[in-house]
Amino acid sequence: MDYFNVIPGSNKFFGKEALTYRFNGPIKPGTIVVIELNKNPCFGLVTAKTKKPEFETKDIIKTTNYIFNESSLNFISSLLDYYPNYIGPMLSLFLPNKLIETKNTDQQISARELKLSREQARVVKEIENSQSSTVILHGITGSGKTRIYIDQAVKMLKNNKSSLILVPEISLTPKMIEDFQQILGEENIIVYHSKLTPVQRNKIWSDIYHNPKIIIGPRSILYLPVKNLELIVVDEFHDQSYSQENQPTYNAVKVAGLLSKNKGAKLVLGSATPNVTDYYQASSKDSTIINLNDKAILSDHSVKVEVIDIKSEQERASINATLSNTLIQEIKKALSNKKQILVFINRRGTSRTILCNNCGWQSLCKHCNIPHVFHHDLNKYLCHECGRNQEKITRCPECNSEQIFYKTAGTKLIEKELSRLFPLANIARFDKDNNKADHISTRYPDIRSGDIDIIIGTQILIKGHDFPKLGLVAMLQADSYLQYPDYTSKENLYQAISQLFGRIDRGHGSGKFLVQTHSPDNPIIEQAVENRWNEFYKSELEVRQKYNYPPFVYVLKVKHSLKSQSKLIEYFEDMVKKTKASHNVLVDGPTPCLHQNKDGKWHYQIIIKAKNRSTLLEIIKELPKNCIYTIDPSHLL
DNA sequence: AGCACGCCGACT
DNA sequence: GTCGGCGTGCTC
Repeated sequence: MDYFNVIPGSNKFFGKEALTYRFNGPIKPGTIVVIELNKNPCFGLVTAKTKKPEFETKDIIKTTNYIFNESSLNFISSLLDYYPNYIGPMLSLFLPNKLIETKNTDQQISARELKLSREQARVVKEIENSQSSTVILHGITGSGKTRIYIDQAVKMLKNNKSSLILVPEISLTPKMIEDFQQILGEENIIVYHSKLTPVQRNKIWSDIYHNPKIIIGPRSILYLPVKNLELIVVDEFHDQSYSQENQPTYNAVKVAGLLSKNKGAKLVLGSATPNVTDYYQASSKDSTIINLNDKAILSDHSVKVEVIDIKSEQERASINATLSNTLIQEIKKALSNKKQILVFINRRGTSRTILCNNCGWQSLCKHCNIPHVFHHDLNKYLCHECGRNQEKITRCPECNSEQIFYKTAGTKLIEKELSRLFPLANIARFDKDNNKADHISTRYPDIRSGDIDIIIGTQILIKGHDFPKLGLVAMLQADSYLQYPDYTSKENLYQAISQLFGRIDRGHGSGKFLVQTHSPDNPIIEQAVENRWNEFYKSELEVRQKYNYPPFVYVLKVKHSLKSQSKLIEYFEDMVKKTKASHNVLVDGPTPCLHQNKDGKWHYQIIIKAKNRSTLLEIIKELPKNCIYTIDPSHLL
C-alpha cells in the first residue's frame, strides 16, 4: 500500500493541511482523485507521496485523468497567499462536482470577418503593442468595447489559445454570447455558470481541458482548467458582483490579475466607470490605459438631461413626494409618442419604513433586528436580510395606536402609483421579487419590442441591457446612494447614473433622462451624465487620501459575535491593543455591525488600515481563531 | 449540581 | 462554516 497527502476540495473541510489516504499504486502529485470526507464522496488534490501514518486511513476511491500542472498548483498557492483562507473551500472552486471524461477532438474554427471602426482598430493596435500585461479599456457604454474583446479572442483562438470573457452576472451572458456568435461558430464558444446542470458543467470541464476555447461566464470561469490560456477579459470590471462576499471571499478582478500573471496571459479590463481603487492601482503599476471616450463617438447623441429638485413645492405631486410633476408630465408625453419609459428606484418592496406615528415604534425583524419592508401585494412585512415575514398589523404593539405609517417608497409602490395614474399603460416591474415567468430574461423580448410601455426596476435593470424603444429614463431617489454610509457610496452613485444614462444613450434616437434628488447641486450627477469621469476621479482621490481610505490604505475587516456585549467589546479592545503594539496600523472601532443583534448575539467589528498589504497578512496570522475577517472588503459596513 | 456560554478541535 | 464535547464560572 502507498500513502498520499490529499487536500479535500470541499466547503466543509476546515483543516490547514492535507489529509492522508492510501492507494495501491503510484499517483502523480497534482492528480485529482475521489476520496471520502465525513462519509461523503468528494474530490481531492494529491500533493505528495507520504509514509504510513500512525492513525487509520481511508482509501482513495479512484483516480482521474485530470492533473493540475505545476503552474496551476502555483496559481492556487499564490491565491491562498493573496487571500489567506481555508484551503478546502478555496480548492473547491477549482474542482467539478462530477466528472465525465471526453476525448480530444479536432475542432474547426469558423470565424466571419470582423469589421472594426478606425477608433477600434487603433485600440487593438495599442493593446497588441502594449508592453504591460494589463490593459484598461476605459470606454463609455456603446463605445464598442465588445468588438475589441471579440477581435482579440478570435485571434487567440486561431492560434489555438483560449480566452476567458468575464461578465458580472449570469443574466449578462446571453448578450455577450449573441455578440460573439455574430462572428464565431457556436462550437468555439463555451458558456459556463453555476445554473447549468452538473452533466452540462462536466461536459464543458473535459471539453476545455482538451481544446482551446472562448469561455464566457461569471467569475467562476476563472477556476476552470483551461487549455493554453492567453487572454482574460473582465467586462464592466467595476461591477460589485465581482466581489464574492461570503467565504471564500475574493475579488474576481484581482484573481484575474493573479491568473494572468501565472499564465503569462494578457488581461483586458473594460469599464466606463472604473472603481477609483482599481484604476489608481493599475495606473501606478504602469498598466496600459486606453481611453475610448472620444467625443467623436458621442457627438450625435441627443439625450436631454434634467435634474429635478424634489424638495421644491411645485414638484411634490404624489404620495411620499416620490414622483415629481415634471416626471409625470414627461411620462404622459412619452406614452403619447409611443416611447418606452424606464423608472429606476434602488429599493424593493412597497415601503421601507414602517413606523408608529404616535410612539415612534418601528417594525423590525425579530431575527436580524433590521427594519421590515412592507409588500402591499402580499400584505406582509418582509425582512430583506433573512427573508422571514410577518403579517401586516393595524395597531402599534407598543402603544396600541392605529397610526401606522409607511415611508420611503420602493418599486412596488411606484408600480401601484403608475398603474393608477396610467391605467392603460403596460407596466412591468423587475427586481429580486420577480418569479421566473416574470424574470427579465423571460420578458426581454417584450421589453425590446416595446410591448411594455413602462419598465420599473432596481439594479437588475441597469446592467448592460439594450432597450431600443426607450425614450425616457428616470432615476428616483438618487440620494439613496449617498445615504448609504460607506466610503464607496459616491462612486456607486456615479456608476449607477452613468449606466442608467447608458441605457438611453445608445444611438436609438433622441431621449430624455431625469434625475430626481434632494440635492440637485451635487456635482456627481452632472459629472456622470456629462461623462467627466476624470474630474470625479480626482476629487474622489483627494477625499480618500484625506480620510485614509483605499487606495491609500489597505483594509482588513474583522468581525466577531458573543452573547455578552461587554465581553465582546473587551475582546476587541484587547485585539486592538495587541495589534497596535506590534504593527503600524490605524484601527477604527470596535463598532456594532450593521445587524448588531442577529441570532441573539452581539455582532461587532473593527477596521484595520495599513499602508502595506503585507502588514495585514501578518495580522491575519495572529488573529484569534473564532473571528471572521475580510481583506480588501468592497465596503466597510 | 445545573446551566449557559465560550472555546476548541473536528476531517485523514 | 458548523457541530458537539469540554471547561469555567455563575446561580441556586
